[in-house]
Amino acid sequence: MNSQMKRGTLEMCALSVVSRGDCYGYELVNRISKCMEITEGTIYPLMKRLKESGLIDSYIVESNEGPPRKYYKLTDAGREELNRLTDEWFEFTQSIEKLLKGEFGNYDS
Amino acid sequence: MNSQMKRGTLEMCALSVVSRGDCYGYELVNRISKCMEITEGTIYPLMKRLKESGLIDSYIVESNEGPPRKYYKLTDAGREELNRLTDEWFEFTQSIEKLLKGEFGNYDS
DNA sequence: AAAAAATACCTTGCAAAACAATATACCTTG
DNA sequence: CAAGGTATATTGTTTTGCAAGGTATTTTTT
Repeated sequence: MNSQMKRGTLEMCALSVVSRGDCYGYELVNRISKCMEITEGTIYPLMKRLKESGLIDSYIVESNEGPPRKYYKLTDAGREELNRLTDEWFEFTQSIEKLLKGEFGNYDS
Repeated sequence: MNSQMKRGTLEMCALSVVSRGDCYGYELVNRISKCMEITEGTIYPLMKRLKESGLIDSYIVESNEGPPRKYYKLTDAGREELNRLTDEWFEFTQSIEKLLKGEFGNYDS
Protein backbone atom coordinates (compact mmCIF):
# COMPACT_ATOMS: atom_id res chain seq x y z
CA MET A 1 0.00 0.00 0.00
CA ASN A 2 1.09 3.54 -0.73
CA SER A 3 2.54 4.78 2.52
CA GLN A 4 2.02 8.40 1.54
CA MET A 5 -1.75 8.00 1.26
CA LYS A 6 -1.99 7.37 4.97
CA ARG A 7 -0.77 10.82 5.86
CA GLY A 8 -3.44 13.02 7.27
CA THR A 9 -5.91 10.16 7.56
CA LEU A 10 -4.23 8.17 10.31
CA GLU A 11 -5.00 10.84 12.87
CA MET A 12 -8.64 10.75 11.84
CA CYS A 13 -8.70 6.94 11.95
CA ALA A 14 -7.19 6.78 15.42
CA LEU A 15 -9.62 9.39 16.75
CA SER A 16 -12.51 7.57 15.09
CA VAL A 17 -11.66 4.20 16.64
CA VAL A 18 -11.19 5.75 20.08
CA SER A 19 -14.50 7.63 19.68
CA ARG A 20 -16.32 4.29 19.66
CA GLY A 21 -14.79 3.10 22.92
CA ASP A 22 -11.64 3.69 24.94
CA CYS A 23 -8.70 1.82 23.53
CA TYR A 24 -5.04 1.14 24.28
CA GLY A 25 -2.19 1.51 21.80
CA TYR A 26 -1.53 -2.10 21.01
CA GLU A 27 -5.26 -2.71 20.48
CA LEU A 28 -5.43 0.36 18.24
CA VAL A 29 -2.67 -1.04 16.04
CA ASN A 30 -4.61 -4.28 15.64
CA ARG A 31 -7.87 -2.54 14.82
CA ILE A 32 -6.47 -0.05 12.36
CA SER A 33 -4.46 -2.90 10.80
CA LYS A 34 -7.73 -4.31 9.50
CA CYS A 35 -7.99 -1.22 7.36
CA MET A 36 -4.40 -0.42 6.45
CA GLU A 37 -0.88 -1.61 7.17
CA ILE A 38 0.42 0.04 10.31
CA THR A 39 2.97 -0.64 13.02
CA GLU A 40 3.57 0.42 16.62
CA GLY A 41 6.31 2.81 15.56
CA THR A 42 3.58 4.83 13.90
CA ILE A 43 0.86 4.66 16.54
CA TYR A 44 2.76 5.48 19.71
CA PRO A 45 4.28 8.73 18.43
CA LEU A 46 0.88 9.62 16.96
CA MET A 47 -0.94 9.10 20.26
CA LYS A 48 1.70 11.18 21.97
CA ARG A 49 1.07 14.03 19.54
CA LEU A 50 -2.68 13.72 19.98
CA LYS A 51 -2.35 13.89 23.75
CA GLU A 52 -0.02 16.88 23.56
CA SER A 53 -2.60 18.71 21.44
CA GLY A 54 -5.31 17.87 23.96
CA LEU A 55 -7.38 15.70 21.62
CA ILE A 56 -7.13 12.62 23.84
CA ASP A 57 -6.55 11.78 27.49
CA SER A 58 -5.01 8.58 28.81
CA TYR A 59 -5.18 6.38 31.89
CA ILE A 60 -3.36 3.23 32.96
CA VAL A 61 -5.18 -0.03 33.62
CA GLU A 62 -3.48 -3.13 35.05
CA SER A 63 -3.82 -6.28 33.00
CA ASN A 64 -3.51 -9.94 34.00
CA GLU A 65 -2.49 -10.87 30.48
CA GLY A 66 0.69 -8.83 30.27
CA PRO A 67 2.04 -5.38 31.12
CA PRO A 68 -0.28 -2.50 32.12
CA ARG A 69 -2.26 -0.90 29.33
CA LYS A 70 -2.49 2.80 28.59
CA TYR A 71 -6.05 3.51 27.54
CA TYR A 72 -6.89 6.51 25.39
CA LYS A 73 -10.09 8.52 25.68
CA LEU A 74 -11.41 11.23 23.38
CA THR A 75 -11.69 14.74 24.82
CA ASP A 76 -14.37 17.21 23.74
CA ALA A 77 -11.77 18.94 21.59
CA GLY A 78 -10.90 15.55 20.13
CA ARG A 79 -14.51 14.91 19.18
CA GLU A 80 -14.72 18.30 17.50
CA GLU A 81 -11.49 17.69 15.65
CA LEU A 82 -12.72 14.28 14.52
CA ASN A 83 -15.84 15.85 13.07
CA ARG A 84 -13.78 18.52 11.36
CA LEU A 85 -11.36 15.98 9.91
CA THR A 86 -14.17 13.75 8.69
CA ASP A 87 -15.92 16.61 6.90
CA GLU A 88 -12.62 17.62 5.35
CA TRP A 89 -11.96 14.04 4.30
CA PHE A 90 -15.24 13.67 2.42
CA GLU A 91 -14.82 17.04 0.74
CA PHE A 92 -11.33 16.05 -0.27
CA THR A 93 -12.22 12.66 -1.72
CA GLN A 94 -15.12 14.14 -3.68
CA SER A 95 -12.82 16.79 -5.05
CA ILE A 96 -10.27 14.16 -6.11
CA GLU A 97 -12.96 12.13 -7.82
CA LYS A 98 -14.02 15.15 -9.83
CA LEU A 99 -10.45 15.77 -10.90
CA LEU A 100 -9.97 12.12 -11.88
CA LYS A 101 -13.08 12.33 -14.04
CA GLY A 102 -11.91 15.56 -15.63
CA GLU A 103 -14.79 17.55 -14.23
CA PHE A 104 -12.77 20.67 -13.53
CA GLY A 105 -12.78 21.96 -17.09
CA ASN A 106 -9.47 20.42 -18.03
CA TYR A 107 -9.96 21.08 -21.75
CA ASP A 108 -11.01 24.70 -21.69
CA SER A 109 -8.26 26.03 -19.42
CA MET B 1 -7.06 22.16 3.80
CA ASN B 2 -5.07 19.46 5.51
CA SER B 3 -1.74 19.49 3.75
CA GLN B 4 -1.00 15.94 4.75
CA MET B 5 -4.03 14.52 2.98
CA LYS B 6 -2.52 15.46 -0.35
CA ARG B 7 0.35 13.07 0.08
CA GLY B 8 0.20 10.12 -2.23
CA THR B 9 -2.67 11.59 -4.22
CA LEU B 10 -0.88 14.46 -5.93
CA GLU B 11 1.10 12.10 -8.12
CA MET B 12 -2.12 10.45 -9.19
CA CYS B 13 -3.77 13.82 -9.84
CA ALA B 14 -0.88 15.10 -11.94
CA LEU B 15 -0.78 11.90 -14.01
CA SER B 16 -4.55 12.06 -14.43
CA VAL B 17 -4.58 15.62 -15.71
CA VAL B 18 -1.70 14.92 -18.10
CA SER B 19 -3.49 11.78 -19.30
CA ARG B 20 -6.26 13.97 -20.73
CA GLY B 21 -3.90 16.11 -22.74
CA ASP B 22 -0.28 17.23 -22.65
CA CYS B 23 0.26 19.96 -20.13
CA TYR B 24 3.01 22.24 -18.83
CA GLY B 25 3.85 22.82 -15.19
CA TYR B 26 2.34 26.23 -14.69
CA GLU B 27 -0.87 25.09 -16.35
CA LEU B 28 -0.90 21.98 -14.18
CA VAL B 29 -0.72 24.10 -11.05
CA ASN B 30 -3.72 26.12 -12.19
CA ARG B 31 -5.76 23.04 -13.03
CA ILE B 32 -4.99 21.08 -9.89
CA SER B 33 -5.62 24.27 -7.90
CA LYS B 34 -9.29 23.94 -8.74
CA CYS B 35 -9.28 20.76 -6.68
CA MET B 36 -6.82 21.50 -3.90
CA GLU B 37 -4.41 24.18 -2.77
CA ILE B 38 -1.08 23.69 -4.47
CA THR B 39 1.92 25.78 -5.43
CA GLU B 40 4.75 25.61 -7.96
CA GLY B 41 7.19 24.53 -5.28
CA THR B 42 5.24 21.30 -5.10
CA ILE B 43 4.62 20.62 -8.78
CA TYR B 44 8.07 21.15 -10.25
CA PRO B 45 9.86 18.72 -7.94
CA LEU B 46 7.00 16.26 -8.45
CA MET B 47 7.26 16.39 -12.24
CA LYS B 48 10.99 15.94 -11.97
CA ARG B 49 10.45 12.78 -9.91
CA LEU B 50 7.85 11.50 -12.36
CA LYS B 51 10.20 12.01 -15.27
CA GLU B 52 13.07 10.32 -13.45
CA SER B 53 10.86 7.29 -12.86
CA GLY B 54 9.90 7.21 -16.54
CA LEU B 55 6.21 7.92 -16.00
CA ILE B 56 6.25 11.07 -18.12
CA ASP B 57 8.28 12.58 -20.95
CA SER B 58 8.73 16.26 -21.62
CA TYR B 59 9.33 18.58 -24.54
CA ILE B 60 9.86 22.31 -24.85
CA VAL B 61 7.51 24.53 -26.81
CA GLU B 62 8.20 28.19 -27.50
CA SER B 63 5.48 30.60 -26.40
CA ASN B 64 4.72 34.12 -27.54
CA GLU B 65 3.11 34.93 -24.20
CA GLY B 66 6.18 34.43 -22.04
CA PRO B 67 9.08 32.05 -21.56
CA PRO B 68 9.16 28.61 -23.23
CA ARG B 69 6.90 25.96 -21.77
CA LYS B 70 7.93 22.46 -20.80
CA TYR B 71 5.09 20.15 -21.78
CA TYR B 72 4.61 16.82 -20.07
CA LYS B 73 3.34 13.70 -21.78
CA LEU B 74 2.31 10.40 -20.23
CA THR B 75 4.40 7.34 -21.12
CA ASP B 76 2.95 3.83 -21.31
CA ALA B 77 4.44 3.13 -17.90
CA GLY B 78 2.80 6.32 -16.68
CA ARG B 79 -0.58 5.21 -17.89
CA GLU B 80 -0.18 1.87 -16.15
CA GLU B 81 0.91 3.57 -12.96
CA LEU B 82 -2.07 5.92 -13.15
CA ASN B 83 -4.42 2.94 -13.37
CA ARG B 84 -2.68 1.24 -10.48
CA LEU B 85 -2.80 4.38 -8.33
CA THR B 86 -6.46 4.95 -9.11
CA ASP B 87 -7.41 1.40 -8.13
CA GLU B 88 -5.38 1.77 -4.96
CA TRP B 89 -7.04 5.09 -4.22
CA PHE B 90 -10.57 3.71 -4.43
CA GLU B 91 -9.67 0.69 -2.34
CA PHE B 92 -8.10 2.98 0.22
CA THR B 93 -11.02 5.40 0.49
CA GLN B 94 -13.50 2.54 0.80
CA SER B 95 -11.41 1.02 3.53
CA ILE B 96 -11.27 4.33 5.41
CA GLU B 97 -15.01 4.72 5.12
CA LYS B 98 -15.53 1.30 6.64
CA LEU B 99 -13.27 2.18 9.53
CA LEU B 100 -15.03 5.50 10.09
CA LYS B 101 -18.35 3.67 10.25
CA GLY B 102 -16.95 1.09 12.67
CA GLU B 103 -17.42 -1.74 10.21
CA PHE B 104 -14.22 -3.53 11.16
CA GLY B 105 -15.60 -5.19 14.28
CA ASN B 106 -14.43 -2.49 16.65
CA TYR B 107 -16.53 -3.78 19.51
CA ASP B 108 -15.94 -7.53 19.41
CA SER B 109 -12.21 -7.78 18.84
C1' DA C 1 13.11 -24.81 34.67
C1' DA C 2 14.65 -22.74 30.44
C1' DA C 3 13.23 -21.02 25.99
C1' DA C 4 10.03 -19.03 23.09
C1' DA C 5 6.15 -16.40 21.94
C1' DA C 6 2.60 -13.20 22.79
C1' DT C 7 1.38 -8.95 24.91
C1' DA C 8 2.41 -4.17 25.79
C1' DC C 9 4.96 0.04 26.04
C1' DC C 10 8.46 3.55 24.09
C1' DT C 11 12.38 5.95 21.43
C1' DT C 12 15.81 6.92 17.75
C1' DG C 13 16.92 7.91 13.23
C1' DC C 14 15.94 7.84 8.40
C1' DA C 15 13.36 9.05 4.23
C1' DA C 16 9.68 11.09 1.54
C1' DA C 17 7.31 14.99 0.23
C1' DA C 18 4.56 19.53 0.66
C1' DC C 19 5.53 24.27 0.64
C1' DA C 20 7.38 28.95 1.65
C1' DA C 21 10.87 31.57 0.00
C1' DT C 22 13.88 32.77 -3.37
C1' DA C 23 16.00 33.23 -7.96
C1' DT C 24 15.87 33.66 -12.92
C1' DA C 25 13.90 35.18 -17.21
C1' DC C 26 10.41 36.39 -20.80
C1' DC C 27 6.60 39.33 -22.50
C1' DT C 28 2.93 42.94 -22.22
C1' DT C 29 0.84 47.10 -20.59
C1' DG C 30 0.72 51.54 -18.52
C1' DC D 1 11.09 51.67 -17.30
C1' DA D 2 8.34 49.74 -13.71
C1' DA D 3 4.72 46.51 -12.65
C1' DG D 4 2.61 42.37 -13.28
C1' DG D 5 1.49 38.09 -15.47
C1' DT D 6 3.73 33.95 -17.33
C1' DA D 7 7.00 30.23 -16.70
C1' DT D 8 10.75 27.24 -14.75
C1' DA D 9 13.69 25.70 -10.91
C1' DT D 10 16.06 25.19 -6.29
C1' DT D 11 16.86 25.49 -1.17
C1' DG D 12 15.63 24.76 3.45
C1' DT D 13 12.05 23.66 6.82
C1' DT D 14 8.61 20.72 8.71
C1' DT D 15 5.85 16.82 9.20
C1' DT D 16 5.27 12.11 9.78
C1' DG D 17 5.31 7.03 8.50
C1' DC D 18 8.08 3.29 9.73
C1' DA D 19 12.04 0.15 10.40
C1' DA D 20 14.86 -0.96 14.03
C1' DG D 21 15.92 -1.27 18.56
C1' DG D 22 14.89 -1.45 23.57
C1' DT D 23 12.25 -2.77 28.11
C1' DA D 24 9.05 -5.58 30.75
C1' DT D 25 5.25 -8.98 31.90
C1' DT D 26 2.68 -13.22 31.26
C1' DT D 27 1.72 -17.59 28.97
C1' DT D 28 2.99 -21.54 26.38
C1' DT D 29 6.08 -24.80 24.72
C1' DT D 30 10.09 -27.79 25.02
